[in-house]
Amino acid sequence: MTDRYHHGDLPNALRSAAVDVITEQGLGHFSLREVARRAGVSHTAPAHHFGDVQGLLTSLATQGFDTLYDVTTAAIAGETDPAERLTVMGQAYVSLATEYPAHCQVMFRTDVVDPDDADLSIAGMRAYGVLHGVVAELIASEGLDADPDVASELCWATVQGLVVLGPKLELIEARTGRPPSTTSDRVRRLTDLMLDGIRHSSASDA
Amino acid sequence: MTDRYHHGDLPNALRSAAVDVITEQGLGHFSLREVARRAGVSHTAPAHHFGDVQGLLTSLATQGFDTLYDVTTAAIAGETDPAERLTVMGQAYVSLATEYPAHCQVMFRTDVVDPDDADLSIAGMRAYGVLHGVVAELIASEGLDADPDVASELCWATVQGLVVLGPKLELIEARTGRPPSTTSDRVRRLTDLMLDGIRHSSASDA
DNA sequence: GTGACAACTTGTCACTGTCAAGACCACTCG
DNA sequence: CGAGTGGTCTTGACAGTGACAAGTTGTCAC
Repeated sequence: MTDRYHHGDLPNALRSAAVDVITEQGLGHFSLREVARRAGVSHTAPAHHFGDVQGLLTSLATQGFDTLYDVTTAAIAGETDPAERLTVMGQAYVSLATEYPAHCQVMFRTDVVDPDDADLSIAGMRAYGVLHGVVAELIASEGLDADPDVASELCWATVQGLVVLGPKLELIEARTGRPPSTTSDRVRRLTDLMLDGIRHSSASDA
Repeated sequence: MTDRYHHGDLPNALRSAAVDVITEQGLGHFSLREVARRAGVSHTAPAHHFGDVQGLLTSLATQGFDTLYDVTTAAIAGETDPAERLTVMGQAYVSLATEYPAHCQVMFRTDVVDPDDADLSIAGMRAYGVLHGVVAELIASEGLDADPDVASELCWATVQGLVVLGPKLELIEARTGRPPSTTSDRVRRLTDLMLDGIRHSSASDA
């Protein structure tokens, strides 16, 4: 690879190197030159494929949403009970924080990612579609009154909040002398409470 | 001010300039030299007060949690109904995203902020204490079975998720042809659904 | 073989954060 | 009042950064 002029698969090598750099050093210490070094090319080679830093990070964010789609789709494929599908989908969502920390750091960062990128928008909507589908199916299968859009927003906000707050909640747990939770248990407890709300929704479908 | 050697209130001038820079350009384009320029001092002057970039951003994050404590405390001070206190507290929390965008961008960024900073930890726990207090009071006043810790986690995750997802939810709303929501209405809908869950919790206090 | 284009390198520049040394200022104490 | 001390700031320097422009290499179609 180092004795050929053309890399052969540079876009993917750069994305992979970017994931490693962000995972190890955090997004705040990201460096395009370090990524290029790890991919074994000159520091301006990424410009051809991604334009600038924003282009590369936007590509990573898109990959993040695609991954989210994949893991949530896979999680619910093994379940038939609608309530359990909601829980395993939530667990898959929150598992991104530990399994794909680099993508997680990038996905909602409108300060470094182009929010108007077409591929990114499509990937985001698609991922949201899984969540909305699971929620809507639950409501339909149990003949519930809750608004699927509102319930989906609650679910999404909750799991996304858990992605951000994970370490903080563990700290609070330790500080207040409670037994440590696994992420899965925490997600299950919260989706159970959400399910309670959705099943007993007092709102009309106005 | 520019004709005296000593600035007189440099730490606050730097924090204020940092807020402006982050608000205008996003955290991803933060520059310590730009902050120093705006404060009218040399580019290394901030080092004496904050050490390095991490120190300044950590100070901002701490300020963010203190502000969160202030706005949530103020919001609930005008309410006596426990359920309404939860909603207005949620609205106050989410309003940080528009009223204090710079602080919001910094508060949970463990890649650029020192998560072990003592002042930051204290401020974070204190802000969480407001939320937990409101939830616990609600549960006690209505004689509910829900676990206050679990319910607090749900509330916190939800409002924090809304802070991150705000623009995305507006986009989805527009894409699916639904009428636009104000943030306050959205928060109210979600806290209503959470309240439904808390009031009908199927979990025991194990 | 030639021309066009994609993919990459090299050279350069302004800007960045940090380090170290120096300068300025305010206060205390003899 | 003057010296000493310590806090506060400036200056100078350096390695590293992203982006721009020009140049080089390689592949493919004709």
